[in-house]
Amino acid sequence: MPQITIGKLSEKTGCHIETIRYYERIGLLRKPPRSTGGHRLYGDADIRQLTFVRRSRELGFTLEVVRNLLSHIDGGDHTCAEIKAIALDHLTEVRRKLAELKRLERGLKDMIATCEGGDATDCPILEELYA
Amino acid sequence: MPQITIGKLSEKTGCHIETIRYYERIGLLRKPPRSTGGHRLYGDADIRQLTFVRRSRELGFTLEVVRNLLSHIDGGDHTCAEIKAIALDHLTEVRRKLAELKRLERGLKDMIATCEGGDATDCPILEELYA
DNA sequence: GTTACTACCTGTAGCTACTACAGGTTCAAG
DNA sequence: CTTGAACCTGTAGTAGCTACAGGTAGTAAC
Repeated sequence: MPQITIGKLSEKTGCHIETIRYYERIGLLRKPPRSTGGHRLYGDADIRQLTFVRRSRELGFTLEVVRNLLSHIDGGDHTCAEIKAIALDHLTEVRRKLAELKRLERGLKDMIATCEGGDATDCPILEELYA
Repeated sequence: MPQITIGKLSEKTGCHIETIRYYERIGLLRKPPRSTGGHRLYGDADIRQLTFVRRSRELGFTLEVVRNLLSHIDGGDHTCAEIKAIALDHLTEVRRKLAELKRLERGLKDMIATCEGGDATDCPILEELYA
């Protein structure tokens, strides 16, 4: 069973070393065994778990939700339906943010359209921000 | 010249009292004069300035950019073109975030589509997160 | 004048998810 | 045996607030 150091784990998962230690501190990764000198030593299960965390983060899941997912998995008592529900909740949240951001984009675009640029000091953009 | 307390300013601008004090602390609002007892007293110019900050925040400008806008205005040396450029930069940033969020939404949607729910414990969503 | 109540005050700590040090130790190669 | 990279711990910083704790000011009624 091959053991790798934190640097290799970082390479393999694309996760910064500091982030790995952070995840350990907050309990998302187990405390790994150490070399005699105190260096962390990881195995395949750790690579797998960290990959899970990272992929989840890339999809925008919060660490709280990742923790929740992991505890479902660890418990072994999860069903597909439960996992799917968590993912759907998150999708809803992402769509809410999307809508908010689109609203914001429109607002900005409209505001900018009122301004022709140039050297004037009374700018319609500023007017609108003061309103 | 009417003077209002922080509570009234909060009502008029929709900004929490704590946030107003926070803005003062970081220098986005001037330190207002005080009553004999030490309560903050605001005038029309303060309402105007805080409204500006709040509207800018609603449009997603960072406090750093708001600070920048305010210093342009204070300096009196701003042109329409400069202000517009700042707004356009921000619009670009908003669009970048939109694209990112859309990418994320698609990823989630596709992942969720692979799962039929049900009572199984080997969930394709989890499989994908481990990959 | 006193009581009661709200509004205000300061200062500090907490939130998310990391990131960036400083100042030291261990490991591997030559 | 020495060098240099990789690792260690612990703490503080980032954005933009928010939430206390523990106290004071203002005001209205009695």
